[in-house]
Amino acid sequence: MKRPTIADIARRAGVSKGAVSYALNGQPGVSAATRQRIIAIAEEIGFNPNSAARALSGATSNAVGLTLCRPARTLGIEPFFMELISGVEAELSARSYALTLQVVADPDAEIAVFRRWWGERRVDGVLVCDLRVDDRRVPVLEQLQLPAMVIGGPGHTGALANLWVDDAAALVEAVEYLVALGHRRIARVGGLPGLLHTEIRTRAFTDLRDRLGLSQAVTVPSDYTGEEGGRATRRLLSSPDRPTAILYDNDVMAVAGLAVAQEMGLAVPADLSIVAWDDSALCRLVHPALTALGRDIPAYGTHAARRLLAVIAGGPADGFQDQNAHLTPRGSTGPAPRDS
Amino acid sequence: MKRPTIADIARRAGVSKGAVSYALNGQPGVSAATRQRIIAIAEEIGFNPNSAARALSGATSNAVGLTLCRPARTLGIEPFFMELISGVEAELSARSYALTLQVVADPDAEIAVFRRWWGERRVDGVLVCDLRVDDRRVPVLEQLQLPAMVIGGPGHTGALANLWVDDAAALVEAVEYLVALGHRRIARVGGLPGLLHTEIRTRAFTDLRDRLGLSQAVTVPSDYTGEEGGRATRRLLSSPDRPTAILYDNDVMAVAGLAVAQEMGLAVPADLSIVAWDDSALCRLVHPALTALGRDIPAYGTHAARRLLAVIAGGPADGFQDQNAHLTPRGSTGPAPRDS
DNA sequence: CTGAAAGCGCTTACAG
DNA sequence: CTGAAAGCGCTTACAG
Repeated sequence: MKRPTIADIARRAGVSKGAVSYALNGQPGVSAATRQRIIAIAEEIGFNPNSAARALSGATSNAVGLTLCRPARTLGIEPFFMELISGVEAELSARSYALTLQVVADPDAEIAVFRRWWGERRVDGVLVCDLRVDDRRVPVLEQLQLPAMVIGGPGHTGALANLWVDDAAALVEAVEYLVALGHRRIARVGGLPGLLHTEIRTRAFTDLRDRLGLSQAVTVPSDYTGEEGGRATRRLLSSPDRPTAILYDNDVMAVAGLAVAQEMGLAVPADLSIVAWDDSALCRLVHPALTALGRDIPAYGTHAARRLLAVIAGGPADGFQDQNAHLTPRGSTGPAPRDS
Repeated sequence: MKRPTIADIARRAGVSKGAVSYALNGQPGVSAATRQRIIAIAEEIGFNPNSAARALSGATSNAVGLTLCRPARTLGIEPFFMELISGVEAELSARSYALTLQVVADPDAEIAVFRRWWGERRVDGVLVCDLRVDDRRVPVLEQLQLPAMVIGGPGHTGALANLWVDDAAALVEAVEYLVALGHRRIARVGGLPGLLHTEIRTRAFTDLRDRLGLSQAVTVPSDYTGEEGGRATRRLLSSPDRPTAILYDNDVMAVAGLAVAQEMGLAVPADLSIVAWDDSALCRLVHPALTALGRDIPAYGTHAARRLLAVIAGGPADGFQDQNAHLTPRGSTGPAPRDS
């Protein structure tokens, strides 16, 4: 099939190509009647502007880039990213933007992708996930002046716009709930060290431990995978002073932790309480369902996309705080065991 | 920062823009020495060809489209798609192709996206997931002559290329294993009705029931979500002649089924054996780990992407059979209970 | 309000 | 082997 162009429309409407462009883009320069006629013809023949031609003259690609830096198997099981992408998509498609996705092996590859996208003019801006402490991607994006929206913070985002949530507050909410249930030996299985939000949570956990005098509150670093989360749990539960409650930095590790407790013959929540961070469907899939710190991740993605489009449109690169996570108690948490 | 163009390279090399293009694209028409010099300069200044300009003259966008037709929450928890995408990505990025992703609400929206992408020349080809019986997307893609690779089949793919696996054979492998363990009352919680592979599996299950004389082998239709999978399980296990083994059409429903069994006080596998289809990390996350019909989904995506690129390059739109799923026995299956 | 024309940065026949 | 030029399909100043 031959694709229609503005030349076809111009011929049928008896006007110039320029007039067609003005009419279709809502620019002044054509009369209302002419505009109407042109739009009608465009709809009738199913016209869609060639995105390459548009990008080449307008210098805007109408695409946004997102890089994911996780191995295939891990990406699949972690609901966070797909939920985020769904939300991002909702906003982008409503504004006729495309999402260009690239899975990369490491931060260096990610920087290379940013440079290539910039050079190719492939995308108008990028979303940056998994912000690290002193993230090396930040200065590169600043230097390229590629519009960017960092999903993470606060801090370490340089001059880039960002969207963040107060993880420290959420952590306090979860731990204080466990303390209220009588738990004193509370452990945390943390996410990947080096990620900013992991560090923020670890810091908040340590501060809280000191404030509440929970001498044994310890963070075991992990990597978000079920394997590592299970292993960390096994180690924790094998200690003579085993914790009566464990807080996990994601849902995947919490589910793996539940399986380890069952494997070791411990009842949840009678012997061990479990709290997951990220309240995906995964938490309601298991028995008992997991108490979780949750928030609306698709909405977070939508918000981030909207802000990125604003930056692309020339708006200021501000920082915004999104809604905090809140605790949803379910069957995996209960009073601390008597003899503990 | 100013983006370098072939004009910049041409000036520095003292040649024409055409020569630069030939040199960089490996076309004949420049001497080896000139080519070397041009490539060196391009690397030195970090040149990347403007993708829009390239697409506009070459009529190829170097992007491939993928649509996902599932709600945000469901997409997040189903590992299949992210694993597929990872595999697709591996092949595409190795060949400098971008992946354009769009989440859609229904098949009509999906068709509209295909038409728009075609009109915009946004993508050179598309990957088609979730093939249905008499899929309405197929004739549209045929008519548009948009290169496509259907992930599914066999059959119902018209003149489009496709990649498929023999789900009937995999189903037979799983059910015969359960029968060998002594199970006679075997149920299946099926995927979304209307999807071709669901129908193929249902047909194979019915045929096998007749062949083996398993009078009570019944398929309960479901929708791949944990909620529905759990509900179907609850109904099955509440019947007086409850099954001693259940086969689930995906991993998510199988995990939900395990939780329901635990909730109802049934031991797995002593009272109930469970088999999952799709062997993601999810199956090893729970206790007991789930026996599963698995195959390498990232490799499947890689294969599909490679085939699509071959079609885009002008190759024939053939059908290919990929490696079948095979059963990995784990703790969720065992001998049928004595009193059954 | 409208038309003719330049230009975005490439690719690719077409001459030399 | 190399250069000059047309063309891809838009957008956007610039004249009328």
